[in-house]
Amino acid sequence: MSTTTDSAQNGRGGSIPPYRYCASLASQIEEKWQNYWDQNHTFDAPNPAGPLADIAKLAGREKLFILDMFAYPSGAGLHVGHPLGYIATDVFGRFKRMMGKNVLHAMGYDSFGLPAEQHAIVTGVHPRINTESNVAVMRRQLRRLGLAHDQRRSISTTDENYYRWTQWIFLQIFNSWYDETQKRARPISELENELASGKRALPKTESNSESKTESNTDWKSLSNLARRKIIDDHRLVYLADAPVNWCPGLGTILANEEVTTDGRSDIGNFPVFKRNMRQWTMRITAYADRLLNDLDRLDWSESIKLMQRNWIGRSVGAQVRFTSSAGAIEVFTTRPDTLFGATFIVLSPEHPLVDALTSQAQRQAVDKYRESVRKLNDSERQSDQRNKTGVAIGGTATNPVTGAQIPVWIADYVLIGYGTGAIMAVPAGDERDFKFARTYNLPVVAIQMPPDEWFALLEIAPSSDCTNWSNAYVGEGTYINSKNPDIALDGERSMDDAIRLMNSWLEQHGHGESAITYKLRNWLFSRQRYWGEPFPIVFDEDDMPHAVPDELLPVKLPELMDFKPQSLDPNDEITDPLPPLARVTDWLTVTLDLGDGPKKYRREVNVMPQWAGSCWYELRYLDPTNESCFVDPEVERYWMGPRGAGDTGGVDLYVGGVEHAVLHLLYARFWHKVLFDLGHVSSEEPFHRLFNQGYIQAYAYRDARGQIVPASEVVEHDATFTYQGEPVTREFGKMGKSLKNSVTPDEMYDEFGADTFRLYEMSMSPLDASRPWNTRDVVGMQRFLQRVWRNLVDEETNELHVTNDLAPEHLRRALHRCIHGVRLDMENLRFNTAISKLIEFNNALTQHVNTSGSTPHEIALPLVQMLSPLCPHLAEELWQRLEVATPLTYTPFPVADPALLVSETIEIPVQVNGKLRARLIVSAEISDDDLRTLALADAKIIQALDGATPNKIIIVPRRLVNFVL
RNA sequence: GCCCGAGUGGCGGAAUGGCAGACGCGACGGACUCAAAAUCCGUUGUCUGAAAGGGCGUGUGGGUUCGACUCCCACCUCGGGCACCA
Repeated sequence: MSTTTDSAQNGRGGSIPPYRYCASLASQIEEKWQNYWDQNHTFDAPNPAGPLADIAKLAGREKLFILDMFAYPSGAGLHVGHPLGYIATDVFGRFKRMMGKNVLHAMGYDSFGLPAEQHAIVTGVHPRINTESNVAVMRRQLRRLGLAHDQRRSISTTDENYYRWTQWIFLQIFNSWYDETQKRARPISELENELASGKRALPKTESNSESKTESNTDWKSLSNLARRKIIDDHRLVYLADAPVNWCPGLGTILANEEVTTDGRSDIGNFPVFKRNMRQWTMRITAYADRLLNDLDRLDWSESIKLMQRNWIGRSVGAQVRFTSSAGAIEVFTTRPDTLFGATFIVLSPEHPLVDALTSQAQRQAVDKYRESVRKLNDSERQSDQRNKTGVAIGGTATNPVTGAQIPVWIADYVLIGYGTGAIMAVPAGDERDFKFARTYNLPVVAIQMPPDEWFALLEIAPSSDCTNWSNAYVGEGTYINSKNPDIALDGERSMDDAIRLMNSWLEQHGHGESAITYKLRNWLFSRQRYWGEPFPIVFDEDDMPHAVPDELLPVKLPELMDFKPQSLDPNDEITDPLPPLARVTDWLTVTLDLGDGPKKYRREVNVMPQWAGSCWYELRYLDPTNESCFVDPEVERYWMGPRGAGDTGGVDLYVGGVEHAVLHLLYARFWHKVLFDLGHVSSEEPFHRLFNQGYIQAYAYRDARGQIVPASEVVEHDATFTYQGEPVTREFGKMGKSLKNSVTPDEMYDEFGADTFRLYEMSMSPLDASRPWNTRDVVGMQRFLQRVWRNLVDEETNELHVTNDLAPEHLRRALHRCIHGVRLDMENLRFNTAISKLIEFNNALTQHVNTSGSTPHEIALPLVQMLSPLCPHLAEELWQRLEVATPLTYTPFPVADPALLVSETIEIPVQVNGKLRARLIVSAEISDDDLRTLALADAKIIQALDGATPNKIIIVPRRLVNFVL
């Protein structure tokens, strides 16, 4: 690639000093040190046990595990936005090595999954070939960046040695159940023992409820198949017939988290339909409370915690039973205190009791309504612009507190997937119910008297008769119309109190009980695709699933020439999915001996979702070559174990984008907790500290027709922009192919070198802020490094001009102020301000070099050390030239001399009425009295006071004086 | 609609109760050069003034304080998340 920098050098060789720090010299230096680091295994981190153990090297050092979010090896390679977080963790890791820490930092590749597979389909190249070459491209780009990774620990999720353990963890989950009393996962064999011994009563499940005498049924009398069904119903991963998100455009089902709010696929933006299918499902809801509560123990930003809390969506309330001719209708409500105001019931149109409760007269209307609802997709149905619709089904139910017969309706605003799929409608206390009641003229009974201000605001006369109300009243209020012979809520009482009273009444009378509901659904875990981990599951002649024995893992993904999913119309919601693996006839069946002699089994043909591999990769970094277990327990305890009582343990710093707030971060926490419960890891959480980096955005340009033009060819002149001479308009967006505004790291390496590129990315803004990329600005960091180079190396002769002369006092003080500030900034990930302090100091040094012709050794050494986390190649090169024996990577970071941080004189601002009027240079030890005297004697202050006597004099010792008139 | 986060020069940003605009880009002026590039030196919030100086200034309006970019209240704008969740 030809660049302006290069051509300038080539064309006018004589005018540029031969040893100036330019892109080509930077590249030479960078490649030299990258090779050196590789050959010397500079960044290998020793383990306390297992294959990577090196106990001597651990000696005395505290551990630090830093982690970047996995990258998808996409075909386009990296653009400059991708490495932002990687550079930040690298700078932090290098800094911490110099602070004496044993730092583990590695990078792997999330090479299974939909993005890689979609890309393979587009290019027509087999995903294995495709992902392998993509990984190779990424490895090269990242290596050129000079990241201090332990190369031995790099893994890909598609490695057989890796997904063997992904399958093994799946089987751990398969072979577990959640014990609600102990609040943890336990091996399924323990459940079997407890059921067999009678220690645990048989659950009331559908599989054994047909025998009405359930209390008399015991384990021994059940058939093998019936036992198996009970057991399978308890597994943490199980097969279930459930409404799933079917995406014909991708030929697969998707998890709730992979579907956007407008009912389309996160990947590919295809329509998604709800339909029932039998699918592998992970019981993540069993962990809802722990996933929620343990957020409080994590060092994450509040906004991410909030997003997880909202996603889990815990609601506290009561489950209430309304009797009806078709049996009890279970209802979930957060406001049991409003039960007296429940004037009708609304079922979801899909509710199982609808048929039984529909009267002959309403049959036709009900069928018609259900049909119209079925045709709507989720986004249409959930649009709150629509008026509430519904239809009475003819049946009634009994309100347990009033004894009244209330009508039952169906309406699409009640969702089958939340709570019980049925609500008690309290129109006086709920806005949605109110609108529905008004639309269909259903009775509205007040159960709380709203305050007068409420009526005033709505401009209606205060009245407990709801006829004139224009809204529901939601909030605290005096209870009215809320008593029967057994229970009375009427009068002044708090909502909490009323809920408590009602809940205990419901429990006493068998009408219900307090209950908790979650928005979080169980995790749909199978994908009807090719490029994923095969399930280590086979089915017997009864269609019962069995685990493939551990010693037969991995179940390898068969090679397949035609890896494409069944091609379907994106709007075809009818056809059943046929996974590609179902076409591999010789792989489909297998003869195994699972304990009762060799038998033929049928393999599971779905594959795992993209998220499986990233649910535990941080654990494999710890012990990547271990053949006997997924991670040695001692190794896990060393790197991730809790640091004290109450600590969750986990990765010390995890840096990545906010887009994984609910997907990856929730799934990975769930798997980690299962592994913790089963005793495989000592940490309760995978990621103790999470830091969300910002994004790099970029300008994009459109011509007069509205077409995007290549941003790299747009010319700026006096704030106007032209492309091939034609004016274009500028906009702002994500860097990428569609906006033709990508800039690649390779361009930066060629034009400036990796060190300049690293420095620019770190200097742009604080790490958590999104920032616009501007190639034009990069030169500032190159100039900085050129000045550093020139301060130490003669550009004409390549000789070091560092001497043993003592540094002048002011320069030494500036150095120590810089050290002090940079240490603090690095510690707090404030690399942008650390860089500005280094530039400031180097500018001071430049002044000194300009007059004296050389840099004092006592300045050169710490300057190079401070630079080394940020621009390690340049620092290594200068360090070598300074002939220091200790390796730079492990040389302690400079420490500021406190004596040099306090100066003998200080500048004090003097204000009159809070406005700055003068500055005084005074002794640092000045007393308040002397300060006041000096300030009052200052000519500018005398002028500003204009003869007036201050009413008050504020003196902040050694900081400021303020005269108040 | 609800919940978060953010608004500072031409641009990216710094300052978290005490000198607003550090540092970088750009722009302008100068040195070097036949010239240009690169590099180096200087100026650069805005209005006013010949200058010294002065007025104004951190989205808007109010408040607390001797003193507010910083804390409190209300509003506006932008970005993000959730969205009939019972």
